[in-house]
Amino acid sequence: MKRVIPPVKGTRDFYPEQMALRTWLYGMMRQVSESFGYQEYEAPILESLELYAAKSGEELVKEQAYVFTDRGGDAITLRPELTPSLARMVAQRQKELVFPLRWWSFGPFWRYERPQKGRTREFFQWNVDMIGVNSPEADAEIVAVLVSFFRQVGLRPEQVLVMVNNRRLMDARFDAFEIPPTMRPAVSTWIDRREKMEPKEWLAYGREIGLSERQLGQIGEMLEDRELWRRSEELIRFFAATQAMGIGDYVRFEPSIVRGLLYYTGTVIEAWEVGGEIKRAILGGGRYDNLLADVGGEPLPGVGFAMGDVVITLILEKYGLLPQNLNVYPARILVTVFDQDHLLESFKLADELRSAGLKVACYPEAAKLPRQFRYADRMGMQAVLVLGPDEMANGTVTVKDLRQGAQVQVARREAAAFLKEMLARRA
RNA sequence: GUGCCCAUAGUUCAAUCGGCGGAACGUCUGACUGUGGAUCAGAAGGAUGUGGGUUCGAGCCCCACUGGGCACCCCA
Repeated sequence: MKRVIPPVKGTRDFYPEQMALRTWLYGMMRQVSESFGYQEYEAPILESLELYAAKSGEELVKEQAYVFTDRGGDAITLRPELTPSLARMVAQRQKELVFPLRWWSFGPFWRYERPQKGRTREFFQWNVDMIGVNSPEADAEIVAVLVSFFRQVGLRPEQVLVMVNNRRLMDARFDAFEIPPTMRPAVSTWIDRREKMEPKEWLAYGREIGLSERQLGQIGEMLEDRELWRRSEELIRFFAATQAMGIGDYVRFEPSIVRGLLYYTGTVIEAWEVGGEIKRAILGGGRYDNLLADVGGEPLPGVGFAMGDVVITLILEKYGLLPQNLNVYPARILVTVFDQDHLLESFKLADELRSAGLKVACYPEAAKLPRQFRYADRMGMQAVLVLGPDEMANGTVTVKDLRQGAQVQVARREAAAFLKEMLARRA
């Protein structure tokens, strides 16, 4: 065979089977989002580099974003995340939008990375955000939306958990430990690294970034403190709200959650698989109270999260929660073409059935009947219709039920009703 | 961007020490001239990812590239 041009590295082809799965996921997200009153929106795939330059984090913009110069000489980015676009869209219509604003979206994103398990270069992401309120209860609602999704797809708290921390709480502790603001990004990275390193190594790394022995001890102790959240008024209210909303069993305080994005200001969240087999965050999010002002709007607080399709699919697969019988073949009925002389009459019959509201495929040429029946079988059809000389002579069509193997002749004008009843019986 | 592993028919995989590339499934044809699946018979299908090197001889050994997998980095 000649060489087929391969797909771009890190992209995935969605054949009908995969597309059905993506559509299913999308449907779950829509159902959950709308149940909380969120409105769907979409932003452009292309954004100016400037939009991300300020706040998305060095690594994300400088090393992972797809950036190119367009024919007009502008620096354009394939969006690596949605939140800056959302901030821009809200800032543009800030005076006329109704707040608090609840919006959700599902679409493609790009990051230039080495593809591996749970990570591709092109991926789809579900974004849910509430803008215009800065209460901890709003943070809790955002978490309730994603927990509602977990429940909807059948994930239990023994399988996935939402880890919660708060940047202001951490800043207060860093103040108390006399860690200067300039050191904090490095300290955050260091904290994030703890689970992955040997304790000795980790401490050595801490000294390397300039922490004193006293500070090392204080931070180590802080990370063990499961009650630390009681020092944060915001987290006290947050956890009270999650209890009230009945999602407490999915939510844990976790002081080592820091998140890489620079624009988070308060509560931050990440969801992880409990078994620890899939070592990748299922989703991430948090409160960003300065982002609107940063893209040129009036100050307005926001909170939200993003979940990628790749990791959640791995999780669902691991726990056997992917749907099994997705509808890959829409039509359940095939109209065969008896021979060249009956071709147009078959097309006409198919049209009559569609007008009656049925999903019908017609074989597109005169071929041997066995071939047409085999086609119907492989396309998962339930009924095959034959319109030959006998049927034409007495105004009938022959309907064969592929599941049962039996066939009958019915009056052509009653065919649609007959088929509807047959399909309903099977459903 | 760094490291390790992998690449043979449409698919999943064989091929002994470096010695004429095979099987299963799938596909196509027929058994069946107005009927799918099951069964049986037959057929087609490959410059062994690309480019170089070693050798009398390379699917097999060496190098580079491309793609894939895994880990790091980072993150959805």
